[in-house]
Amino acid sequence: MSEKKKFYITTAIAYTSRKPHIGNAYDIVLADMIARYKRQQGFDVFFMTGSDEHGQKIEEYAAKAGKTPKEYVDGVSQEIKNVWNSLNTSYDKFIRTTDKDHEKAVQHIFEKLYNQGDIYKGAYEGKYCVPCESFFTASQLVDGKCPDCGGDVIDAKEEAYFLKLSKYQDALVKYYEENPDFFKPEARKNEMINNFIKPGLSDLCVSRSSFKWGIPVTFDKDHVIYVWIDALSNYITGLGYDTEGRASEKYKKYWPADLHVIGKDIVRFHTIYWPIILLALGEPLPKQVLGHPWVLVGEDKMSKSKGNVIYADELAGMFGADAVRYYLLSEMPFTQDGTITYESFIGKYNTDLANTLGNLVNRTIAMTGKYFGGTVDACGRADKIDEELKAFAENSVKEYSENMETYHNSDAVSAIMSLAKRSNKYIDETTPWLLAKNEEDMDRLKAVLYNLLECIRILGVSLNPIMPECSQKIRELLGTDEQSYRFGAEKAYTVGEAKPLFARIDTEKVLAEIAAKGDKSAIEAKNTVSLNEITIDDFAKVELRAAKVVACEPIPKAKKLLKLTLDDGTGTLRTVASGIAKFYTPDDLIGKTVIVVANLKPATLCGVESNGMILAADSDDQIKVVFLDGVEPGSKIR
RNA sequence: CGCGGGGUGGAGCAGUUGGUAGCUCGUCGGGCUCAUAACCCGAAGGUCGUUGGUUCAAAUCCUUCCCCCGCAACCA
Repeated sequence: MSEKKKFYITTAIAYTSRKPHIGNAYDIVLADMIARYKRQQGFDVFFMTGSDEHGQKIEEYAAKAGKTPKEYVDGVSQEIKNVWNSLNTSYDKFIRTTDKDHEKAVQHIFEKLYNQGDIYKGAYEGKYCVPCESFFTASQLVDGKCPDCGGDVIDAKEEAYFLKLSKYQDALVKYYEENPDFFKPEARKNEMINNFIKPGLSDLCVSRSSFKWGIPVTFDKDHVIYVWIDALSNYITGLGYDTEGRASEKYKKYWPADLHVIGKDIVRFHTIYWPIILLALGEPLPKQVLGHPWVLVGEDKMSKSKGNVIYADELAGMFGADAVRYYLLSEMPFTQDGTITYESFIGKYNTDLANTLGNLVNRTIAMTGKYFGGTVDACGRADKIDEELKAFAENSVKEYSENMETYHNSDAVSAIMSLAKRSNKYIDETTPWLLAKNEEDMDRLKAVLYNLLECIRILGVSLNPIMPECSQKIRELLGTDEQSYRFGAEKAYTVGEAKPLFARIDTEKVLAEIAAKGDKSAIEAKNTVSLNEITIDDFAKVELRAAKVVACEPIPKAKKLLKLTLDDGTGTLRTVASGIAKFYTPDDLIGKTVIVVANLKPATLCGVESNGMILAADSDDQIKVVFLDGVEPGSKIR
């Protein structure tokens, strides 16, 4: 009578700035696969996901949409839920950071940390570099000057609350050492240690006074709690954490998390800031953080302006939730980014799901119906070749399980799908249609079909975490609820009527339809006005002038910057830094005439003072500088 | 020299105690007909980014250089 072991798994909570795309969806699909697998293994699973709804960006998006922030996040949050649901994800709780109990708990956490001295009110005293807009600790200063630009640092007045990270640094490193499995994949560990731990952690700013849409600091009305404590805490507030030790039963049961599933871009927050917050609270740390790679569309990141965004719910609407899940889980590597295109999606669907798996099930069920009226049992005449199939099945399950345990989803999928391939081969080896011709071979034929049905049953059981609907359909077709992975566990079958699990897709036809739709949305995206309307007076504040590039050189240490020396007609040369080094060499620019924003406040970049900026068209992966022909330097542009 | 990851047949990937280079898709040829024009078999195709080295033996260890990608830093 042993109690079920618990397994608490979470996804990153999705930011409610806009509808999530297929890349965001990978996060929850992966977590859902693990959750379902763990349930199947007998764990008492609690699976939480949610949405992150505060911050300046939300404030801006809402304003643009003419809504209040709350109205805005209500809408997007619902959209997120819809997308998650369209993928058949089995989360137990969807937390929103605007939930009242979450907000309250976060305020208590903030207070507690403040009261015990881990959060303090700081001012950027004597350590603020104005041009760099950066805050530095005394140890970071070089000869008392800004380490970036070498300029003077001053006392700044802006105040904010800080979390003492340095205090817990040693404890954190110790935790890493004692828990070598904390990072998944392990390579992410070095990245964190080398980049952030080794140089020494500087205290983290955990409040903002520059915007309002956040959880207010209870004892200081000018400040709202910044994203770290707000968003990360969802993992415990969602369970019912309480700072006074009156935590819910659920919290006591499930915390610490067994696994945080997140994108690789936020590994840092989950492996440094989050553990430190917990250390400060005196709570146990999560056991493992899985930082998965990204889903790219072809070579590119998804972006609206490119019109290449793929949405999970649209895909699921066209091809079914299982197909989307299957694609992501079979195609995404463990550490490297994976890609998705409609072509590859449909290709994978047709070969793996329709041909290999679907057709195997279909032909086997059809034969069972045709030759035996749908009923066979394990008592047919065995043959040597059956042992091979059985061994193969057992080995597939073993490989599948090993990979599932370590979250190597794509390897797990291919391990189990190889059983479908092997089964198809077995049909050719045994030629059931020939056996059916001789009365004395019917006994052998029965064994063949039984063996195939066992393989299909095992496939169905194993595919449950990956394709729950398909798994269910297989179970129904076979008329069995047997959940064992063991070959031979089910003794007899009475199958249903053969019908395709996955209908083949007419690739060309569907691609043409998608292309037609895609063009339309790309056009819509391009026509979208994203900034607020301004008056001509606003525009008049910007002074644009033609300027000739007289010299140009790369800036050492800077990958993206070029230093341009411009003749803007004033008689004094002007220096401008521009982030175009990836697209232009100095020779491309010298002698050309460009447009410069002449009255922009100077800034220092990588030690170079930049007086203004030059105009260029920016289209995600391309930057084109605007050149003028035959215009006198100094000419005004309006 | 900021940190880290990667460069393997047309495409996408496996290949960490060094020992004949594998898988999926694609291509070409063949077989079969139970099945969703599905399934099965065979073949072609790689000097495993580059240079040098260690070794009886290197994709696998060390070294030179080149290229790509993340993170960080400054895309004014």
